[in-house]
Amino acid sequence: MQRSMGILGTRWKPIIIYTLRDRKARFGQLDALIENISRKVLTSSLKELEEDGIILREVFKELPPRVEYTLTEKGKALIPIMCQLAKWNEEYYAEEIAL
Amino acid sequence: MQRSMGILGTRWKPIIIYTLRDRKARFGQLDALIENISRKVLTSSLKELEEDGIILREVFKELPPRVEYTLTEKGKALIPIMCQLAKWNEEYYAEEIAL
DNA sequence: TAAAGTAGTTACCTTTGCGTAACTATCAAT
DNA sequence: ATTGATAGTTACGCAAAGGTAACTACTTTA
Repeated sequence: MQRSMGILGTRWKPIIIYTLRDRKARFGQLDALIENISRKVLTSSLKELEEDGIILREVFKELPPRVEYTLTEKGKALIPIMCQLAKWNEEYYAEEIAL
Repeated sequence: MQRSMGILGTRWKPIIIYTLRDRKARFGQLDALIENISRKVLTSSLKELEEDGIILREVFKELPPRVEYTLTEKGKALIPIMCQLAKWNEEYYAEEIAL
């Protein structure tokens, strides 16, 4: 568990993984899809997630350049977990505003 | 998802929740069960988790004083998620050391 | 030659997370 | 009066996480 949290225990990384659950995405797309994230944090988070074998970074030598990010198998294995987390939040947030 | 991560997106909070998955525990027990955590972080994490409605803090007016921490319903709903996370880690860590 | 698009990087700064060590409070038992 | 047990708190500081704004590099198109 401590190892998991060493990899995922930040505010943004799980959100990045969740965003990639059903699509590949380019840097600019991630920047647009994830509200409030800064390009700097996005850059460093993507780099670390790649180092940890969770996402794959593919560079296409085109013009203008294109870089696509996708989940690896290890990363895809996290999708159900992230979805449950999103569901958990919806459930209990709905409960709170109902009070 | 951003709200979830605002609550859980740290290195230690998920570990605390995971530790409480099958037992109530006292402050000193948590301190002993969770390796490497400092009392200070434990204190502040417990306080924040209580504010977010994930754990319950019960004070027993005994001598010496006793304080027990348990998961609320909202917190218990996270147990399967935490267990999956632990499982995810074991799976892929086993894979890595096999290489 | 200048704009426009993609994918970042860099510098600088603030906030948060986390650690260590020492200290507090309460009461009982010795 | 000192020790022991529980459950913290406080002071101090470092490092990591995160934010903003400006800048780079490359090449096509106008």
